[in-house]
Amino acid sequence: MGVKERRAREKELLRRQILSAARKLFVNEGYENVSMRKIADRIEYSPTTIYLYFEDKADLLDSVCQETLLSLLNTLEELKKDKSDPVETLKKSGRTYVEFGLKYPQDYKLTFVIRPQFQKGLGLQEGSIGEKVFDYLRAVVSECIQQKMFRQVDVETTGQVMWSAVHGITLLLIDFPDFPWTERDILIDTVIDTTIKGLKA
Amino acid sequence: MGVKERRAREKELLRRQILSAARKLFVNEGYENVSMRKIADRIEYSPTTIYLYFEDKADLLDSVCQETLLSLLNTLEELKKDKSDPVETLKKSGRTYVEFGLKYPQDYKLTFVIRPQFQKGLGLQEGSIGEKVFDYLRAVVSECIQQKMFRQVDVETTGQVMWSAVHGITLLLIDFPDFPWTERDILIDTVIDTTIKGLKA
DNA sequence: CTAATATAATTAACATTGTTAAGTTAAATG
DNA sequence: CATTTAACTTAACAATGTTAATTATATTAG
Repeated sequence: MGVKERRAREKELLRRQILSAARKLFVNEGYENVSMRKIADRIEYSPTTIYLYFEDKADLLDSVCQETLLSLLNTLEELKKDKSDPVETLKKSGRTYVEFGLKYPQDYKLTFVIRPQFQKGLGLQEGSIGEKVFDYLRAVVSECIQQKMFRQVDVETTGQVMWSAVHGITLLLIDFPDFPWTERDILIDTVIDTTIKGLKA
Repeated sequence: MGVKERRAREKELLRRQILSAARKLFVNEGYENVSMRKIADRIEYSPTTIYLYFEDKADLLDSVCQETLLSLLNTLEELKKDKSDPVETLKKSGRTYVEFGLKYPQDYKLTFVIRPQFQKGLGLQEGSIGEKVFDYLRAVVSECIQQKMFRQVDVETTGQVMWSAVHGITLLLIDFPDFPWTERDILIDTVIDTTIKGLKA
């Protein structure tokens, strides 16, 4: 009676195919420029089939983003394993965070800009990946303060300042790609280093 | 022969009507959820009339944002008149910038988040208001460096770091109003002070 | 093996979108 | 009054997200 299981497996497979095709298209052409029909073409199914697997286009983007955010969280968690210098960990985390945003701008904006707008009433969604990412940041910052590397101020405030910095530069670089920025890597480093210097004891 | 002038005045009037209706709708319902027909309904003209006054929907958004930027610029220019302490001016400018964003959150997002998404190639436009706003920031920062208050680094980079900080905190406060932030005014000040401290000599 | 049933996928259609081209009305000019 | 010019509208197009109705396919029951 493994027929149900096989069917479920097949469904899951097609679901992943859709997700994968959608991700590629969203990343390459931008969410607004991707139609359901275009995705359907890619996987060689009719457009309406997608609706058997996802609520609507927004839900599809949503699912794509969940996956990518999870990968960000995993990448960050890796960094925390090195417990030698928390300030260095924080720097690296900042860089990783910004680089992630630049690599998946759609995902980043959806999670940290677009969704909150339609998700009023909550901060970051309870138990969401986004919330976990901030939990991570809080932990690293807390370590910095405990080791007296940072001025003894509120942990929350310190974390929020750090978040502001990386959030700001990430969005600016995403949204104004043609602005005459300083060389990208230098700018990102300067933002992070300046903030950390300002936070130090 | 004041007929030409009257006609021009009438044209300008309708232009402003369109702009005003568009702003209200964009702010209340979001750019994507506003159709040209909806705007047309509001002003009681046919949809195509709008195209006699604006290139397309993006251009309309563009013009709405220009207005917002102009109002921000005017608010900022007031501050520069006090030439005693450039660092203090920079602090005040930062606060003013953030407060502006919080006072008109939808307009801010429209200008600094939504518009870039739909109007690629931004940030280079010669003589645009957006450029002038950054020119303002650049000037204040430059003054700080000249008076040896800031580390002698690139003026551009320094300005961009400052912009990142205020942009970041502004958007976070707008988008996550229910996040357990530190007391708002303290947080904003901390963000600005931390950044400036990090930039100091 | 066949008929009934459940599931998966498709076709056709709808309402709405931004935008263009052609047509119409009204006003200003000679 | 006739003609030109400007302002505005109507009609239409192609593309979009999405729904309802329909067909095909595979599983189960008798």
